[in-house]
Amino acid sequence: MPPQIAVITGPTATGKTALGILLAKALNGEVVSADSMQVYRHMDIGTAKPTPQEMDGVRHWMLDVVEPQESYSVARYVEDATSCVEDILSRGKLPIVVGGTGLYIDALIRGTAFSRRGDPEVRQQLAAEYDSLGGEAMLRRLGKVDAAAAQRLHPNDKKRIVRALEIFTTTGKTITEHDEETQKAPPRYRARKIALSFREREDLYARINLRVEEMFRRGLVDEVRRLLDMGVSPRHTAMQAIGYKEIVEAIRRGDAPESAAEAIKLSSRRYAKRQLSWLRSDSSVSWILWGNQPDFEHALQISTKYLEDIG
RNA sequence: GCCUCUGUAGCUCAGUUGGUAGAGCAGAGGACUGAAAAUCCUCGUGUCGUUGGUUCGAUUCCGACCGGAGGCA
Repeated sequence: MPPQIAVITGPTATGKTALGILLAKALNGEVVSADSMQVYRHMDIGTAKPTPQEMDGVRHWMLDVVEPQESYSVARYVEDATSCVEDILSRGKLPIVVGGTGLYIDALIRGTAFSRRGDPEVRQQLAAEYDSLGGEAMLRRLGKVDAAAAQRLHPNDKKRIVRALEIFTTTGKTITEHDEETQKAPPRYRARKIALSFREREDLYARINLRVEEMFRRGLVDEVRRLLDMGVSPRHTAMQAIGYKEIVEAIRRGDAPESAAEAIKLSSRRYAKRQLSWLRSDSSVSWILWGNQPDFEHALQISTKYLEDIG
């Protein structure tokens, strides 16, 4: 029987962090973050990383694991987070995975073997060919070896077409075969997933808007300036982060950094929408839906019960 | 008070030489297996300000009225 872990997820700004900490205290657990941007150091305000005070003595893992100039990815996350989970389990505590990056969470649970190393040069080469030959041609090429993948990919989906071809040229295996293999393997953990959101979309968006304002008050602009001074630039993965890229763009245009606020709210709303779309298709999640405001006491009660039930 | 312009999708606006209309943005839904806060796909009916008139037929032409902008006083 695979070991039991808890997962707290949901779209941005719904209170995952707070609930995770409350649960950790109630259930003798430790938090493993599952957030693709909180892994970067020096990016605290814009990623809504929990402060030491907020952590309230609960041990947190997978925060600040790399410099923002480094590039991180799911593959590394699975490796790194797995050892955290194993460590927590070995000490008889409950790992509580908390975060909004759905792919990271699922890959961690499943233990997706991303180990077959891609080759950056091959990838670059393929990307260049995509640009000159076009999506249709590349899709036809993919179709010769992997009809299923070519079937489900759209010609404009450069990223995935290139990756599928990269996998094939470097390993000789198609991406479809790879996917099937990982799907066949039993999950490494029995995960109880709890997702937080608001009953009404408007309330979620209002919450997001408020939080963006709050980030500016706490000094988001200075945080971005410090990153730029460190030499972090838009070519780094960390600079894909919402809240950062918009401010950098405003500065580049010569506008006031604060003018990026509306663009940040917009990006965040869309991000939340994509997160919802990801989670809704996952039948294994149990939802806790807030009214106008989060009610942590109530959420703690039902989620503790839910998690203990399984035991 | 008079003159000119203007009132079309949540917003900004196109358009119909009279046969009930379409873009961008916003918004919604979906996908997702080494960039995932990334990337990709799909979705546009609204009393065409109100009300009379002309007409087989008006959002389109004419009048009045109401709202907005500007000009002259």
